[in-house]
Amino acid sequence: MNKKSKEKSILILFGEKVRAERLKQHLSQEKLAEKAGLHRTYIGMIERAEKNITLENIKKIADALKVKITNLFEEL
Amino acid sequence: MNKKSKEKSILILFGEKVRAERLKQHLSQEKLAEKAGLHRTYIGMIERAEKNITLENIKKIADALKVKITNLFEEL
DNA sequence: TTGTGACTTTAAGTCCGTC
DNA sequence: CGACGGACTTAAAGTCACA
Repeated sequence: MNKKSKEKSILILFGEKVRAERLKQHLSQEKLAEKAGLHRTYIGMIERAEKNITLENIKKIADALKVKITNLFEEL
Repeated sequence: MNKKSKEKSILILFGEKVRAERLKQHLSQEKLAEKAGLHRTYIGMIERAEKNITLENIKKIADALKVKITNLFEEL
C-alpha cells in the first residue's frame, strides 16, 4: 500500500470524519493526540489519510472524541 | 501490542463478528480469504484476534462478506 | 477445514525538527 | 496550530509447512 496513492479510499473518508468531529469540539490535533494516547504527528497523518490506521487506534480516537465507532463510518 | 495478551478488546469483538457472519453464509476461511483478496491463515488470525487489523483490510473483509462496516461494530 | 510457529517484508507509529 | 520531512523502532502484512 503506497503512502502516496490517490485512491478515494476509506482512509480519506475516515480522516475527514475525524477532522470534522475534532473541529466540532474545538480540539487541536495535539489535544486529541494527548487524549487518545497517540502522537501529534500521527493524528495529522490520519486526517490526511497518509496512514492505514489499525483497529485499536480507531477505537482510541473514537473514545477520545467520545463518539461511537459506528459514527465514524456512518454512510459506509 | 502483545500477540498473547488476553484483554477483552475490540479485536476480539471484531473477530467474533467476522466469524459469525462468515458461518452464517457457510463460507470457509479459505473462501472468505479468496473473496477478500487476503490469505487463508490471515483470516484465521483476525477471527482469533491475534492481529490488530488495519482499516483497509477491515474494508476488504466487510466487502467480501457483503456487509457494511458499521454492521461489524454494531453494539460498540 | 482450521490452528500455530516461524519467518521476511512492508508499513504503522514515534520523535526530532522546520516552515 | 498544522503540514511536512528524515530517521528511527515496532508491529502488521503476508506466506509457508505441518499439526
